[in-house]
Amino acid sequence: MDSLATARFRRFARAVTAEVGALDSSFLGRGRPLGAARVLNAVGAGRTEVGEIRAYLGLDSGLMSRLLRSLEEEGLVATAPHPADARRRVASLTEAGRGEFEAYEALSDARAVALLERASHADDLLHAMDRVALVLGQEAIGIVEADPTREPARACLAAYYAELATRFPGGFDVALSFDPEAAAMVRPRGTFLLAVADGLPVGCVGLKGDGGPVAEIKRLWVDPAARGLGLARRLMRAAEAAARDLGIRTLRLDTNSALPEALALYRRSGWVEIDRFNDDPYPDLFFEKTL
Amino acid sequence: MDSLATARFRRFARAVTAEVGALDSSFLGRGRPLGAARVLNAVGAGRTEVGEIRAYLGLDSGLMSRLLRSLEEEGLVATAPHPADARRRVASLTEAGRGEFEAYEALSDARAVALLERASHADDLLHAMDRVALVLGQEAIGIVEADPTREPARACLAAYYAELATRFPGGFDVALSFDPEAAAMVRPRGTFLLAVADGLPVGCVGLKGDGGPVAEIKRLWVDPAARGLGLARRLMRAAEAAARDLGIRTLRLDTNSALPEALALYRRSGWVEIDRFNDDPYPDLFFEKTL
DNA sequence: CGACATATCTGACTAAAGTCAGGCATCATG
DNA sequence: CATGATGCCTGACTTTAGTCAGATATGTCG
Repeated sequence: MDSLATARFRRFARAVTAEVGALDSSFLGRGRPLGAARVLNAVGAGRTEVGEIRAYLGLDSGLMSRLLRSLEEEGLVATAPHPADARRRVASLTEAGRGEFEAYEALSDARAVALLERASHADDLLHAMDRVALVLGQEAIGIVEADPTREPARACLAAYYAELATRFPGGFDVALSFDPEAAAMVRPRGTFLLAVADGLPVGCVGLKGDGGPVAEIKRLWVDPAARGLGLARRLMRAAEAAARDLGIRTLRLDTNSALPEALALYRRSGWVEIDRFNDDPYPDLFFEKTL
Repeated sequence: MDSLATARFRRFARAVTAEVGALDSSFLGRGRPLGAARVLNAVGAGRTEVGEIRAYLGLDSGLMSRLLRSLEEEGLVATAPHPADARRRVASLTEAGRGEFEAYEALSDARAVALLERASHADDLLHAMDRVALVLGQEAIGIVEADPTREPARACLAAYYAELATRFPGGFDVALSFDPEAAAMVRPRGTFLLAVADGLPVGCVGLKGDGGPVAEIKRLWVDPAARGLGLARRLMRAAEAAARDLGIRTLRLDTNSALPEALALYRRSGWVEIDRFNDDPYPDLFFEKTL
């Protein structure tokens, strides 16, 4: 680790500290101390259990309790015993609390918009920010099932098709490809998995089944900002686990030699090349794996 | 500005806030409150005037005064009236203060190293961090004269040669090129300019003269993380201003068609193509501009 | 049931940060 | 050289954050 790298990191930290600090101070404009605002926002973001919020914000239990009391006195949150364990308490926003929470959200959004508008190359900047956020928070990337016909998944699929269009020599048109019907990628026939980082999708994979013992892996894609973190491998492993769970014994997939990273991954993880098994015009390589 | 962009920005802010907070709390390990540590570090970083530090840290004048007093009582800083205006005061580190400052620097460096070591793709991450820092802090990029034979400039030149080696179809070897002697890029014959962001060089340009009315622009380079911010144009403008200052009337440069961004810049800013004026094997295009 | 663990709350405290009014020396200017 | 502005300082204060030692209620397990 050379001193240039630390100097570069510290330049980054300085540049970003100013922005982060500005966000904090914009939170003070609503007449309550930062601590209370942070608790309110944690509740609004869906952290309901008091202990969970305490751990997330790193607060002492006494302080936490007082902050909750002050929010209750303001009429912004209500607390109730946890239904399954009356020692614990759960907090929730009241009507007024939801309004305050949304005001804080609007402040955050406004800051984001202001910053991105003053930056000359916003999409490029965002890509760099994605990269930083994903590498720093890579342990926080989770894999969840999702409906392939609905929003977070559709954005991933659109990004996947767009990337194929740039990488295949002759472009790519979904309409010409064998687009699997959605039901084939929904339980019980198959599944569709999303990699999610802090609420935003960063990768996907589909498992397309027909109820029998053979299924196909489809639409494996990872956001460019999240590449190199082993996410494709995690998605594939999760898809294989789901396949086993559905009683599938053999997996197949088709791919294209224009996607060398994917090929390397398949070859590394136990897939063997087989003969063409469909008439889709795009793929030129076919693989199989026995579970 | 769509909501996806703000969500991505906010994911970035969350990921980075944790790191920044960790740095702050590591600063608490030296037995003095954060406020005092921040003042000490500001003085160590070269901000000597009390008012300047106050503005930089956003402190009330009373608070600032007290923090300075506490550092004086610890024997870490000394203050004296400003030589030109006895109302103002300047602070400086004592011997002990320099030691403490270096201890804080060591803490910062250690955090940087720890973070970069735990990141899987450190150089890629650093590039993204550079991009974020440079776009966010672009107004803070300054242009200064530098000795082309000494360190910050040499790093730029090395990066420039390395880039040419990857971009020229047949590679690039400085030894085969006409490497201008250093004295030709130092006043009074010429000059060498660096673009500096927060202490680190991010671009350069040389003005090579022989004392006569004709000089050459050489070694125009901008760090990839700083491209698109108009820095090349600023460097060229500064070099032209320096040339005028040195009594130069005509500027020339040689370049290569493998560098289309540079060509576009020259054509946009009043340069006209001329015939080959040297035997350097690398350039294939030649330009001139009358000042 | 008793013993112990867990989750939150309350009261009493300290430290740090921040605010405000006024004081004092110094400077610029007519 | 009087006048007002400037830069820093001091004293008196408030707010916020954070700590710690119990108190209270509930849960777990033998």
